[in-house]
Amino acid sequence: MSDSFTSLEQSGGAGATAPIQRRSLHDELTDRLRHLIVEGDLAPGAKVPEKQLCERFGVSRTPLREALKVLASEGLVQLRPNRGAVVSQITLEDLEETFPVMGALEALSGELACARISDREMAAIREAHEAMVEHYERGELAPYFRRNQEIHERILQAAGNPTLTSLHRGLTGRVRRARYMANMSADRWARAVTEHEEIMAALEARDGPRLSRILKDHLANKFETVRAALLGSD
Amino acid sequence: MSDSFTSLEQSGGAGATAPIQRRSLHDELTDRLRHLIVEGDLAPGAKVPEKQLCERFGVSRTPLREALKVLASEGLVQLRPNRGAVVSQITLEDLEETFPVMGALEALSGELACARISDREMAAIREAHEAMVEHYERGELAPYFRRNQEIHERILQAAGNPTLTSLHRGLTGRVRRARYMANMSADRWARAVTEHEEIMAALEARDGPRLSRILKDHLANKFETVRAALLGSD
DNA sequence: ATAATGCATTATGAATGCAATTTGACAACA
DNA sequence: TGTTGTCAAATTGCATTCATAATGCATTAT
Repeated sequence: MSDSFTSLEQSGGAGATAPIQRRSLHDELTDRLRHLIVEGDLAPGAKVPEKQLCERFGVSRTPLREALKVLASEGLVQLRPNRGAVVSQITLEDLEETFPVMGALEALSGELACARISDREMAAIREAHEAMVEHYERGELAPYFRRNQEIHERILQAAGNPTLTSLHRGLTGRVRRARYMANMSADRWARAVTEHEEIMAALEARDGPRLSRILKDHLANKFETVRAALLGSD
Repeated sequence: MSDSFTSLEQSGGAGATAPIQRRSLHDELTDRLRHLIVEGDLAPGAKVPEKQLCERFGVSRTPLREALKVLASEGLVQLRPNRGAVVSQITLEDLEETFPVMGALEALSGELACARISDREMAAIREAHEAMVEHYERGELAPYFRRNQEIHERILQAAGNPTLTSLHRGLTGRVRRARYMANMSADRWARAVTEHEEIMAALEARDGPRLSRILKDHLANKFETVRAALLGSD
């Protein structure tokens, strides 16, 4: 029932014996709510009535409100004084300012990853890449997206910079719904796969600057895809 | 009495009429606590006893705890389950991972700023720059730092990307104390000023890529300064 | 004398209660 | 018919209370 694993591995290097720490309620709630929002189970723009959610999760308002404060600081909800919380609605302007930032972060991740990546990590990425290409060839969009995301997460991981990972994850959460609605055209999809081939090549060549550039451009293209989808559906 | 203005202008592009919203207690508290931590009034590593702070601010534990949750999500405090909160202690490793990220963000800010900066903003930055140089020539460290920070904030502002500004501000808060303790050597200081001359030149030439590179290097040098200070004082 | 155990005190996590604000409906009026 | 004013219901913000875990100290056993 615990599907709260958002990262690949979070091996904190804990000691030999299990630390046994039960998570506090507000922490658990924060993750659950974040999941609901990021996965789109709570519609953007929807009000978030405390009472209703309390009943849904079987907790009192206190931990729920604490969780909402945190989500607000992450930009996933907006807190209007005395008027409750609403799920943040992602606008085209939001995307326009978010993507360059993600691009910069991914570019940095590429640079760092090239410098520090291990053979193990490289192998895992190569594997994910090939699985992704297979999904592409079979036209399986959802699994393709999952692998795609896995690759970018693994590159982040390989960069070995938790701060970077954390910021990137936050931005990813904000735009994820928009990314799902991006029903790519055939040629955009092909282009994305080509870019991923280049990503692999640069990564395996440990060419940081080049990978950096590719990732930045890759993000820019992704943005164009999402923008087109947004404009088309509205 | 409201010294809660941390940004230069936060013109969110809100409508014509002021929204007039009284701030909620937890929001006010969050800012106050953040201020206490960022400015070093709460020592790094110190426990943050809820009761004591409640008395200090004259509020109950509920809004205070909500504020602590937010600060924890910003990385300023650490919440240990059932054991209270402690002010996050910045380590050399933290700095080592934070500075590259700040470098990437500042680099992006330079790129964007060159593309969008207005003459007014440019003039304000030029003014701040010259004031900063004067402080340098007089050996006035604190005012120099203030102007320095102002310049970087204004470049961020000119970039016109609130998401970028927000992320950068968060990181700045984490490392600010470390930056203050950086008692620069004379030659490092001179070098920093030289870099700022280059920053101005690139900015006034609207040379985004060049400004980007300079800002990134500038941050890297700043990190070296801070690292030296940390190693020296420990 | 030192270490371990049990109890009292304190602090934290979460739930409940109360005051204040907002929201929606409905009536009075222009 | 459209606008404004009033009031009740619902919702939110904060304080308070209750439950549970952690901490400090005295006692006891080794």
